[in-house]
Order: sequence, then C-alpha cells, then structure tokens
Amino acid sequence: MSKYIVADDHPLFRNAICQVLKTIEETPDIVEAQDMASLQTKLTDHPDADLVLLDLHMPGAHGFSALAYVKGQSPELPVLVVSANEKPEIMQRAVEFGSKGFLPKSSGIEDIQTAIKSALQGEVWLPDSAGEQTPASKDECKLMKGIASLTPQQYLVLTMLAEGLLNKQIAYELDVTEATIKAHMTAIFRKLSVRSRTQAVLAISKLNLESPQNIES
Amino acid sequence: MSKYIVADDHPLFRNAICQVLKTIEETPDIVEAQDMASLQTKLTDHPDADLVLLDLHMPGAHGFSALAYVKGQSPELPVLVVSANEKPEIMQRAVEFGSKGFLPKSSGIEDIQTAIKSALQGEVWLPDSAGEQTPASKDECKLMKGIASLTPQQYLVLTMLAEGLLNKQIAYELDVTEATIKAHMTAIFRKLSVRSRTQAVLAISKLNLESPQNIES
DNA sequence: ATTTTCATTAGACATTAGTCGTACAGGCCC
DNA sequence: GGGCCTGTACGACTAATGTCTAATGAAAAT
Repeated sequence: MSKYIVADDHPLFRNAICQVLKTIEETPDIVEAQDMASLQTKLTDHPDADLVLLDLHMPGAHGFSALAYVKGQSPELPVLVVSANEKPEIMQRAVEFGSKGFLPKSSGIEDIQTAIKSALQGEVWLPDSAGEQTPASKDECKLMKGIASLTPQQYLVLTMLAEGLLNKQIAYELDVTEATIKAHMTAIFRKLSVRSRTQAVLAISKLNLESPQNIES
Repeated sequence: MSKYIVADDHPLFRNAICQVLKTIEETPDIVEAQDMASLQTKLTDHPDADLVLLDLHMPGAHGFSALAYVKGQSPELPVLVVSANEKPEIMQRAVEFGSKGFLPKSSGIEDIQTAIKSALQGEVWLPDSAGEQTPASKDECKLMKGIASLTPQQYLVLTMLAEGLLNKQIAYELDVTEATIKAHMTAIFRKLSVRSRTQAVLAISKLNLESPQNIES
C-alpha cells in the first residue's frame, strides 16, 4: 500500500484525485493539504509518504518556489506537479527542477493513472503536449537550490515578502519581533544570492513564468 | 507616404521589417530605435509618425509596461506589438492594452503586411493562433493606466527599479541626487497605487506574464 | 554525555527608503 | 506680460530596511 499526500486548495479537485488513486489500489493511504502551511506539517508528520501530488497555485505557494521548497524539505520524496497551466515550458521546468512529471488539470483519468504509476517507479511522465528540449538556465537552477535550502520559517517569510508586506507586518502575523524578520531576510538574501528585498522579489517573479525566449540572434 | 518607427534591439530583425515595409510602399519613411531611450527620443522627434512597430523585449522595456508607456506618451499613435512570444494570452493582452495587433516574429511576410495595413487603417489584426476570449482584469487595466501616466523620467526610474538597483545607484546613473530619485519613487508609487518599491516590482512583474488561470472552481 | 551545528530569537547600530515642503524652469491659457 | 500647471530637482525629517553580535534551545554527531 502506498501513501500519498495530495496538496491542492480545491476540495473538489482533491476529491477527484483521491478517486483516481482508489482505482490504482484498493486502500490508498491519502493525506490531504490545502495550503503550504498544512503541506509542511504533513511532510514532517508523514516522512514515509511515497508521493506528493502538488498544485503550484495553492495559498502560500509562489510558482516553482513551492516545488523547490518541498524538494528541499524532503529531497527523496517524489513529487508530481499538478497545475491548470498547460504551457510546455512550465512542464519542462517542473521536471528540470526535480518533479517526476507534470499533470495538467485537464488530463484524462488514464493519464493521471499513468503519471502516478510512473512517478512511484521513479520515472518521469509528461503529457504529449509537452515539447522536447529543456533549455535550462544556470541562474534559475542556482535560485531553485537556494529556495530549497530555506528553512520552513524562512520560506514562510519569503512568501509574505512576495505579498508585498512590510517587515513590521510580517512580524505581527508571525508573532515575533521585527528584528527576527530582519534576520530571516538577511538569511534569505544570502541563500538566494541577492542583496535586497527588491532583488529577492525580482528573482522569484522571474522563476514563476519566465519563458526562455531569450535565445536571440 | 507613411512614416514608421521600428523599435527592436536586433538589427537583423529591424532590417527584415524594413524590407517588408518596402513591399508595402515604395519609399517608406523609417525611423529605427534599438532601446526604450532612443524610442522615446524618436517619439518626440517624429510626432507625425503613422505607426510604431514595438518589440516588448528591448533594453529598458519590461513586458507590457513598454506598451503602456508608449501609449501614454503618444496616445493617438497606433502601435503594433512584435514579439517572439506566441502565447494567445499575451496576444490578447496586447490588444486589450491598446495595441493594434500582435505580430509573432515567426510570422510570414504576408501576415506582416496584413497586420501593418490593418493597423494603419485603425483596425486590429491578430494571427489565427490567438484565441477568442479576452478575460480582462480591473487591476491590470488600472496598472496599465498608471504606467501610461508616468513621465519619461519616471518610467526610466521604474525600469531601473525593476533591475533591482538601489536609489543611490539610480541617482548615480542619472546624475542627480538621491533625493530626486526618492521623489520620483514617491510619484511612481502614487501612480501605480502601491506603497513601496517592493509592491511596485510585484505589480509590474504580474503584468509581464500573468496568465488568467485564476478562474477556478 | 558532551560537543557541534544550526534554526530561531533579539538588541544595537548603520544604511536605505519614503514623505513633505519647496524651488525653479518650460509650456499654456487668458 | 501675468498667472497656472507640470516636470524636474533638492534638503530635511521620519520610517523602514539590513548587518552585526550574541543568546537560547533543539537536534545531530562524537
């Protein structure tokens, strides 16, 4: 029997995924998470999980940074990215950043089954609509590694930074002093190789949807 | 005879566009710009231009903010957006934000001719690959209006902010005091309806590639 | 059991960012 | 010309940001 963690903020969609899981095996062990905070808890509570089905657009998730964070917390745990996004570049990026595949939400049941089985066996599955080449980028990979090295608390602070909040506001939300947030910021900047909150925001926004159309004459 | 402003940072591609223009009329009046700074100059020097062919990925341009800026400087001047980007959402956004069409760089000569002729007649042309609906977003439109209302100097400061530069660095580059840059920042924040440089960066990064995949169950 | 490592927490201090009031030059209307 | 608006520019002041040092506690290594 396999244990799955289903991370998606839509109850209906989580349910749909669970239904498919039951077609794969009779009594799957399913853990659900509806945001990054609960996902983090589930990851530590269930270190024996076999697969994470991860939506990149949950509350607290910012594009690929969510994937990087999960890979950083549980490097050995296979992750299958699920998203409404259909763009080939996004699919390729997901795999490049450590995902065992990419599942568009428009996928049919058979594709979902195939993708999950592949991921469990350590293989990568992509829909036919995904293109061929994987351009890769030094800076992006470095950034992904940086995000993966963040602690849970630091990742949380980063997402709140990405909401445009002030240090003071973040401190209030997390019930710590502003000085603590500043210390986290400094640590985050170092790990992401940036020098200010402005550059940090720029870095992760590039990560979200940057298409590699920079290959120019 | 019509006067064109061709704004693209690739000399080869500018040349190619010029060749096509010559097939439309015998002696087109062509003005070229290779970055946003020179484009700004050309706009003021040639207020009698009939059409701008604008690449969204020039130095100094940040996605749609470049389009917004041009529309703000010369509201009556038709703009035809040229880009390597092929995504339907991007094409729709371009039109929604005031462009007279969208020309993928992979277009054939006939399409380019058609698009230019349409634009000159005030009509909108889109390639077949562009989808149907135009979702639109209140916030995005408001933001575009804000960018369009920026003065040239303010736009310049905004682009440098989007490079992750400090006020001090921007001041040095523009050869003014830091106090001046701060004043510009405050003005920019007001026009973009944000309260800090962090939020300003977030706002324009959303504008660049935000796909309306937020229509959720 | 002890050491080591590291996340988390903060206070003191220095730097950067942002607001306000103001000044000056050019364009425009009357 | 004399007002009037606007873009640009600046200094002074306040708020926010970032660095450094250091203490605590918890987990991992020895």
